[in-house]
Amino acid sequence: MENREVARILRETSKLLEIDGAIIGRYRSYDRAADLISSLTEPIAELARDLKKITALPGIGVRMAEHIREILEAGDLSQRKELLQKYPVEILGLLALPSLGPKKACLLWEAFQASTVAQVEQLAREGKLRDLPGFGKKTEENILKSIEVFKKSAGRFLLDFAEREAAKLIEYISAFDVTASLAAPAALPARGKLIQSISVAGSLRRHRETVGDLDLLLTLTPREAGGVRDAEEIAALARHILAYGPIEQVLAQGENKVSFRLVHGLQVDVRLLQPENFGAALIYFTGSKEHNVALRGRALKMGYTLNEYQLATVADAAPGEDAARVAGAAEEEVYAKLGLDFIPPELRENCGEIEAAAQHTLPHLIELRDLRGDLQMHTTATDGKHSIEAMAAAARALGYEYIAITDHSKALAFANGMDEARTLEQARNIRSANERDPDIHLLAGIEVDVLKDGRLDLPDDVLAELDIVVVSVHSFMGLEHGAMTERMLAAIENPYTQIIGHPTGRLLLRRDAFAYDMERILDAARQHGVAMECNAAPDRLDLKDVYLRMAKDRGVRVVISTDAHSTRGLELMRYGVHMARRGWIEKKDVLNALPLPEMLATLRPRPGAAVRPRPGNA
DNA sequence: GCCGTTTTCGGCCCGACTGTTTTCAGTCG
Repeated sequence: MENREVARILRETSKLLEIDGAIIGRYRSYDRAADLISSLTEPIAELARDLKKITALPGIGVRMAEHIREILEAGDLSQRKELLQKYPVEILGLLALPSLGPKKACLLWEAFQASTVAQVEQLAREGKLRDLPGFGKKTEENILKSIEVFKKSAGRFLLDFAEREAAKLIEYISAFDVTASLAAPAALPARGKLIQSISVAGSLRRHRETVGDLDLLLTLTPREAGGVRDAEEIAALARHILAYGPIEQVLAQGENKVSFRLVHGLQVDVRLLQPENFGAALIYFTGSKEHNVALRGRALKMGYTLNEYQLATVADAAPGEDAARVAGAAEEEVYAKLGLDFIPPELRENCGEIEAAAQHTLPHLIELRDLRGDLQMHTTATDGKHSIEAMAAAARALGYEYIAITDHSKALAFANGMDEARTLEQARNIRSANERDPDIHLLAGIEVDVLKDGRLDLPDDVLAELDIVVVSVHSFMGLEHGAMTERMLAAIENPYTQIIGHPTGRLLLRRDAFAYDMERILDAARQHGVAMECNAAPDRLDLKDVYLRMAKDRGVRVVISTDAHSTRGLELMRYGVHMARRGWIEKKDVLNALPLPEMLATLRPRPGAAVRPRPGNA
């Protein structure tokens, strides 16, 4: 079992214990164990074999070790199962609603046997919540509001989650062995693999920040030239797919398609295709719908018709006949026949990409390998899990030339934010680590909080001592539009501000972006030479695509950073790149695609902060 | 459930905010 899965079970147990009224430390120990396990780089299953090794981990005692072993052996924790006798599993979903925590969820269950969002919504609308102890009119309103947000995102899943689910499913389907699956293998002639290719389509291929369902396209190897597959073989494949363990419900099952819903709620459509139709089908199922409509319109104007099987001439009476067929096996071929350059999936939103492809002016999109550094991350100095040295080593392994260590400032008390003295001490620690590690350049930075009035959380003389200053909002997120705009403008105008971290504060599927005037903010950023971050954390992806494009159009520089809180977090950079690509961002737009000296020279110059040349390097 | 110059019990990252109260519980990050 993967570490992630073990951590999930521990985390759910913790939540259930909290709902059940367990004392603070008891459930927290499960949470701490979950945190620890998800940050481990080696499999917990290995460590758990040796009791000494596993109990040597901080926060894991003998009893927790037993729990972990139970999860690894039985796939679940008896304690969790017992709690689920008492509370329905849906109650965990209630906790996802902002303003609803374990205590209130428990109260809702005890008073009304309510455990689903729909039930709670009904009760709130009927005005039945306001009389519960600790609730009131305002709480009722807040719950309704957060349910609105929840509904908007219901049925959608984070990109990284969908990617992992797709990878697991593809691995499972690929393992299909047609010979072994059939009743009388001896009767079949020897053959190669049945499945030629499995491709991801849909919004996952377009790398949208959230994904509604999973579209997989399967092509089968031609049996012989012009030959058709046995129905029996196809049926065996369909049976194999539908035997996938995590399937909760089969929705549809036909000759060309099977649909099902996984236990997490993610719907999957798997389509079987003839290889000659693959390109047309990939375009069709990758979408977006708007892109497809525009493409089909263009095809019609050119005397073609485009569907999920082929691009064909309109004049032909019998669709599918060879004479009519113009293209269909490969996407490139279809686009070319339509007079278009190949359009990367990320751009297929009908936002000008078809026109650009016709004029050969598509952007040359940024790629992961273009990035030379990561400019936001945290360490054990505040709320990160690993040391400066560990983060540096992990970044070096990823091939980076430089990184900025940017821990929190004191306003973020819960994250152990640093005051003036600790900030300076941390900068010294970063610089001394830098001197010991000649293979990567460490920049002494900070992620300094923006206070309610737009001032920064640390004084100028401290910020002047640092190499790089990232500025972020973590509090008073509900300010109204005007006040938030002024606050952001004030932050940008501060001469020490160089990068705005996760600029809109959104948490995908959980919290909306701050309300402010993005155009004014971007104009100010441009004027003051402040760069905007595209935060690669899969639940942030902030700035989002349309704002990135707005930034680019205004000549505002972009930084793509992971905001990693562990060494593993550094590996999530690709999600930021996905979002940047959706925002038409090119290598030349991205600060951390520059070599160190150029990057430093392009950062906004700060008063009193001389660029510190690194001893013996750069 | 873990852990220890706070040490074998009694705390548990911690401060602010919100909405509920009339001094505080619950939630958040």
